Parts: sequence; C-alpha cells; structure tokens
Amino acid sequence: MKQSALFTKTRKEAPTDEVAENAKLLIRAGYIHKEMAGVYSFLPLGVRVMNNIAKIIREEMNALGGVELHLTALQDREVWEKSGRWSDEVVDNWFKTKLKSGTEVGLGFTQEEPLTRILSEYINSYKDLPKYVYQIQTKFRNEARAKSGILRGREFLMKDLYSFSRTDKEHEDFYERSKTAYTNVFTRAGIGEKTYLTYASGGTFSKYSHEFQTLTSAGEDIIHICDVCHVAVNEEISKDVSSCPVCSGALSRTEKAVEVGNIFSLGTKYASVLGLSYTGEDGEKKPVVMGSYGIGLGRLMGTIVEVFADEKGIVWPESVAPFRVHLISIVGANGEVVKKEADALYETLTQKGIEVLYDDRDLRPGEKFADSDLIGVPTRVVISEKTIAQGKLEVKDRKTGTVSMLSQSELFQDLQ
RNA sequence: CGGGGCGUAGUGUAACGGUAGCAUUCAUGCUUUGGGAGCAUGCGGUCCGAGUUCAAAUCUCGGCGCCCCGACCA
Repeated sequence: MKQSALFTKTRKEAPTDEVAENAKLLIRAGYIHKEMAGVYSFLPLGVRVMNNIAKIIREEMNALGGVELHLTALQDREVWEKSGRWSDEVVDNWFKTKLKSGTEVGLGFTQEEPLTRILSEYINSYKDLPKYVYQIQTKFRNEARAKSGILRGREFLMKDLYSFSRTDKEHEDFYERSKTAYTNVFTRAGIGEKTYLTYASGGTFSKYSHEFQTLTSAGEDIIHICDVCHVAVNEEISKDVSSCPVCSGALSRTEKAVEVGNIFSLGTKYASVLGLSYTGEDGEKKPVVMGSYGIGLGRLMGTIVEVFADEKGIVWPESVAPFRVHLISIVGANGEVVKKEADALYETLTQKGIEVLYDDRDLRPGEKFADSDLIGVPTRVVISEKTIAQGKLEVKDRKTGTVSMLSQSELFQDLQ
C-alpha cells in the first residue's frame, strides 16, 4: 500500500485523555480512534493488525477441529432467563435495549446460551459428538470503569470457542489440546516467552480454570510464577495454591500480567437447562459436557504493543505487523531517479507477495523516519541518492536497530 | 458504584473577574531535502445550560464528558 492512500496521520504528541501506553501509541500512529471511554474504532492500520491476529487464531482453532460460525450480537431474553443469567443482579455488565415493540433484548457479552440452543436442534446422538464451534465476534460489556486503553473496553472483538463433548474424559482431552493451541497462538503472535499458563479459580464445575497471562506492567492481574515449568498461579487462588501445580516446587516470583486468553470447563450446566442432550449407545439420554475458550483480539493487540514498544514507538512482531516492509524514498534534488527506483522496488516486492507500506509522500527524511519508527513495521528499506550510488539498499531492523546495506537479492532472501 | 482530578482551535498548552495568547496541524508562496526544516501570510477555540457581576475561560449551581484509585470483571 502506498502511504499516500492512508487518510490517517501520525501525531507527535500523545492525547492527554489516555494514560495507557498501548492507547497512546496506537492513537499517535493512527491505528485506532477513541470514540468514547472504552470504545475504540480500528483504522486501516489497526484493521490490518487485527486481521493478522484473527488469521493466526483461525488457523489454530481450525487445527483443533473447530468450525467457525457467526452468532448475533442481539440476544433473546428468553434463552438467558433459562440459564439464570438475564437478571442484572446476576450479570451486572449487560447492555440491554428494547425493540420497537417493547421487547427487551441484550447485547451479547458471551454466547453459551444461544449457541447451546442452536446445537440442541442438531445434536441427537452420540454419533454427532464431539463438536467444537467458534466465532470471532464483537462483544459488549457495560464495564463500570473502562481502563487501560484497548486492554479493557466496553465493545471489543473476541474469539470464543465452545466445546461439546460426550463425557468428562472426552472434555478433558480436548481441554488439554486447547492449551497447546492457545500456546501456539501466543507463540506465533510473538509473546510466547512472556505468556504463562496460569491456574485460576474454576467456578462450579472444576477446581481450576486456566488463563494465559502475559507479563507486562500494564496488566491488572498478579501471578505467581514457577520458572521451572513456565506456569503460574493467579493471585486470586494463591491462598489455596502456594506451590507449583505441576512440579510442586516453589513459586519463585510475582509479576503483573494481563489475561490474554482463558479456558473454562462448564460441565453440563448449560446443556441441562437448555436441553442439549444426546442419546448414548446404551439408549440413554445424557447432557452434553461443555467448555468455553476465549481470546480478546484487541486485548492481544494492545498487549503486544505494551510488551515490545520502545521510546520511539511500536515494535510489531512480523506475524502481526500491518506490513512486512516499510519502504521509504528520500527524494532530494535528484528526485526523479530515486522515485523511479523506489517505485520499481515497490512493484517487485508486491509481486513477490511481500506486504509493503511505501512512503511515497513528499516529506523530509526526518519526518518519514520518525513515522516509520512510530508505526513499527519490522523492516525499513530506504532508497536515496546515497543508496543508489552504492548500488545497495539500506535495510534497518526496527527491533534491533541494526542497519545493513544489502543488494535486492539479499533483501529478498532475508524476507523469505 | 464509592473516592479524587480535569474539560480552552484538529492536537498540546497559557491567560488577577477586564483585548482569549503560544506551539503544532492545516491552506498559500518562496527556500530547503538523511532524523519530525526556515521565513511570510491566512483559517481555526473557552463542553452544554442557568446564575452572580457593569464585565465570566476564570466565581456559584446543574448537566454532559474524560482520566486516575478502589470495588466489580460470571
């Protein structure tokens, strides 16, 4: 994409109504726009990052055997009353509204109820199970207090997968596999080393649930880490769990972290109250055993910003970066020659399937460099009179700052 | 929801109750071109509503909005 096609502009100064580093940088660089407290629009650059995150998640969920669907945001009161979760006393962060007829509807904050109802129309026999269903969809939560930029909003994109199994054993097997899939997601998104499988309170159906917690000072949670097993225990259960649940060793350090994902066993609660059952080989009807598995896409994006950003701006891992290469032309007195070279390289890279942001704007070099650092594309390639004279390209790594002079073929090789 | 802070051009900031100023952005022109250039000219603002006052950005009340701490986060 040519940068001149973007309508967004970078800003030198951070907005005063944001304290969170992720929001400051993402707004300054033109990835997001704040509509209201806790409500952010995603601008063209932001959408590209979100799409990359979604792609990783889809691939891992599909590999798990998941099938994607898309449920409605508008929620039918009736199905939620059956599960006991319609009442504001039970769930205090519902957004509710009314149809013209006066009928109350909700805006979904999760989707166990409607999905269970849908499945109950199709699942009859043990032969129909297990099934794994997911979506990437907008969730609404009427948080009393939005905070931390895009880490905790009132409207946000979330991947939610639901598992439907015949037995506890079958559920447990999938639950374990989902841990691996989640680990893959966070590794591919670049934050694997900083992300810990964390034991947290389980609710009614299992002793623990599991969270994926990424170390950052921007986090709201406190976790107790076992460095031997690379797992952690959430502060909320540290009274009951004082040693590593895996090796029984000591939990050696305490850190702030943000919950980028969670997985939860639901037992047969929803299946029972919503009539989702199957007939077993023995001819008996049994309720389906469920689990739910969430990842907040915006929160993941914000966490990546928090983890990698430096004093100059955002630093994206290649896997989620809006572009692979930021091509910058420095157009001086001999502008036509430089422009021609840069145009040609842009074409070549694009034809090779490499995503390029081409800064074709007529600006001074300093401004282009500053923008490039702020936007955070992994590899910066500069073409100027200087580089043309040398017959090379100046290639800079955003993360390390390493600059090297490469030929075109060397650059292509590096990018493969 | 409890407590605290704050609302001034698009953005960031000044202004004792007395002419709303500076920087940046934007527009135009000239110069400039390897780390957010220079000069000149121009456009653009007191969150909303009441009240006090000769006079309100400034004081009072109400509303709306934003931020922070705490509670909450199924």
